[in-house]
Amino acid sequence: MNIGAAAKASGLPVKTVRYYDEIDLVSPNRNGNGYRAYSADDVHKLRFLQRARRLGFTIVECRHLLSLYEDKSRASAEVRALAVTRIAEIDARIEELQSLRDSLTTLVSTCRGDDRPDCPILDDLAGGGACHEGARDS
Amino acid sequence: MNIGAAAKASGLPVKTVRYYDEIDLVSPNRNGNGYRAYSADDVHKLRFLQRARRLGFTIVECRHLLSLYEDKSRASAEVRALAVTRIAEIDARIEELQSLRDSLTTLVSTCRGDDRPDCPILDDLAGGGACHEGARDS
DNA sequence: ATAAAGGGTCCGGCTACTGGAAGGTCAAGC
DNA sequence: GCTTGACCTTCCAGTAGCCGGACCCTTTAT
Repeated sequence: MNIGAAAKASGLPVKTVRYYDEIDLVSPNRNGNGYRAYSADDVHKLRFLQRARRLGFTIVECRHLLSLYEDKSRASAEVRALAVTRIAEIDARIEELQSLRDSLTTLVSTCRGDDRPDCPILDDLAGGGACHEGARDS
Repeated sequence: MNIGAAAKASGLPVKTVRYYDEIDLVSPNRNGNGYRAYSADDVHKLRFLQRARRLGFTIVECRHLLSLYEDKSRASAEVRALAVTRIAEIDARIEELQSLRDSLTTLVSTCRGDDRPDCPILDDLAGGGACHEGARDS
């Protein structure tokens, strides 16, 4: 199976599949002409990677998951731990974004948004609003 | 004011301040010895950037905000529009993360997470779980 | 005089790819 | 046999926003 077909079967772009070979994530054999020859197992791994990436796992985590997947005797606890960690990271990121959103929303609500030049958003960015910190050097 | 002091006053790392010079975001004059000489206005801009970046504006947006800030006659509507766009982006990102979180949570809840090898998380990644999509090529 | 602290440039690396150029290979059609 | 076009190869550069480090110079304090 050439790279084009493998890409199609796994739902990944050709460039990405080639990249995964380059970083030794899925490295197929080569044909006589130098073409990558993807086995059914390779394609299976690519599909695995596509799903894991879509779930937000990093490449490093994917590598880990893949090795866990290959290791038929590993404990499911290890995989679960990885997933739980991911969830915690996602939660943290969501909270961070919520906080950003709140700040921006507050700013926007104070800005008339008309054609006049005074804008509380810029004022806040410039001065930091309530907290006016020092730096009184000239 | 040398770069170190400017960095401290703006709350940015020295490397970042130098980078902002490199990309012509805040480019101070130079002293006779080649050192960057930050004016009060430069530092003001750096602080502006620090806040805007913390709010998640990209460098391109920051450049835009900065030029709006410098332009005393611009309409506040333009700034407001930028902020509103940012909020929409944040909302989209939050939703995306929520959906990821949901998927992972579902997977984790089905996994015992003990020392036995069978793991629904990996099974799902491998096979796609409920939705078994085609790719019936051998 | 010397040593530490702080400046300067330049290069490489990080994530996870993506786009493009230059060239080899293969199957089909004429 | 020859051409065309799709497909494959490698390599290089770029994306965002810096960070770390090498190597060298200047300033300041002792």
